[in-house]
Amino acid sequence: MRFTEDNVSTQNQSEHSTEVLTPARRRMNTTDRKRQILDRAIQFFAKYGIDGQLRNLTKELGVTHTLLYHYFPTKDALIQEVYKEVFESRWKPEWEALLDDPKLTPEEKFNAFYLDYTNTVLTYDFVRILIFSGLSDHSISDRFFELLRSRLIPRLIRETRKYCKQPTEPQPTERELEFLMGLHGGIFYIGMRRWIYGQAIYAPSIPNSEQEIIRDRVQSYLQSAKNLFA
Amino acid sequence: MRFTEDNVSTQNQSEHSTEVLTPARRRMNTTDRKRQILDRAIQFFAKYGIDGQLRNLTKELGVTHTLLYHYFPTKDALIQEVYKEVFESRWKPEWEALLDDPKLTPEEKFNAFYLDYTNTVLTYDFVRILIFSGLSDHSISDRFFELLRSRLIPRLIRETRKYCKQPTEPQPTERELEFLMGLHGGIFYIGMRRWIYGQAIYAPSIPNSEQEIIRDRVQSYLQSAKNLFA
DNA sequence: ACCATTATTTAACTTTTGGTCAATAAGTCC
DNA sequence: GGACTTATTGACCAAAAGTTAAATAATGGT
Repeated sequence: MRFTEDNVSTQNQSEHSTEVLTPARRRMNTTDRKRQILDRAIQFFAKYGIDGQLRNLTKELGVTHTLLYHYFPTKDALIQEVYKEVFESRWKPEWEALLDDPKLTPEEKFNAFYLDYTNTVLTYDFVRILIFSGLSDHSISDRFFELLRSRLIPRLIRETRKYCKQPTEPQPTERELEFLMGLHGGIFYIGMRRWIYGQAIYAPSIPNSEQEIIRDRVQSYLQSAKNLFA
Repeated sequence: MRFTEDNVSTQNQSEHSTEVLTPARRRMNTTDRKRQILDRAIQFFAKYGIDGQLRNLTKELGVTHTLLYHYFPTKDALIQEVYKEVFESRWKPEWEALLDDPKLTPEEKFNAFYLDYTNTVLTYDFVRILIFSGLSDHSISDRFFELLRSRLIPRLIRETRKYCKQPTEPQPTERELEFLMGLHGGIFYIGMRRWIYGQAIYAPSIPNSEQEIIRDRVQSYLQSAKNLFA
């Protein structure tokens, strides 16, 4: 007996797949299916949290929930892969190169970095999964912030000092770090409002508003740093 | 306080067959017990999220989970009371009076307000429950931000303009609002780092560090507002 | 066209968990 | 001490949700 899974609606089979979705029980090759499950799981867990139920997840995919166990040994293993995927796919090594680029001024670096950071990191999936992780086991949030702390913050501090015409001392002071976290947190809060609290950003009507918002804040940060630390 | 809430005895020692002991089954009067349950539920749901299990919650209290149903009709009702309690106990009407005080300068108001806001709102229970709510049904986060939007933000904008020696126009511009949200979000991020990501704040060794952190940021905000908007 | 492989489903098991209810006993009042 | 109220418990239920194993059928190779 073949049912016609009418879960047509569930999915815009975005896959390249040429076949018109027809009968039941289409077989996908392992890698494609696994990819598909993982992608959907990211959206799913971002929306419902890691307590979301597998049966609901697979319903969105148009398969039975037991199929998951063909690709992942356990729910927790799936979640760990979701974490890993989200985490690794969003961190851009280019950021470090950007911040090291000798042809850019500190202000240009800050603006370019935070604009790209906003577009890359402050997405629905990433912000929510990062926070779900932070609320429970910290499994990505710790790794993410470790990268932030070791790769980005030292560079941002260095550029701040350069802007302030200050010597690049060995260690950043706590005051400097905390002041930088003010900027950083203010920007992350954009994602919070949008994806956690469901608020629209305050400047929806202005074109390129994101860019201008960041520019204002970066300029404020650098200028004030000069006043505070120079 | 007639009864000590120390219920450790009820748990571990019940197995020790030495003597009868187990003061088992102490009765509390309704209001005290309800208060006790609610207080514990706040901590509990803040820690584990609203998916935390009632049996675990009541185990912490040293009672069976069915006792909950003597005080709350359903789990959801309990959660709603937790929300209400947390929400209503943290919002301070005095903030509005503070920001309206004619004897204070804008800078003093910002500093005093955000220092108190930090100590009142940026607590473990509140931050986490606010975010749990935001991630799921928005039931407190919406209410909380509505208060913020209607009661506080207009006053903060007004004080910003006063500081900038600008006329108090009818409507704040989106740019002004967004710039203020930069400050606000940066401060909220202190609570995020602390209670969601489990990070220590960057300035733990400095006494009154919180106050100084806020002072730096407020001064930066106001000074930059003058540059941007005046 | 057949066969072997394996993606997928069906059925079933187990544990968890919110919830009900009758029975028990701690406190109070006389 | 006895009766009465009711806070508290223990046994139990049903649905939810993770997991397993066997049966089914789509696909590719020959």
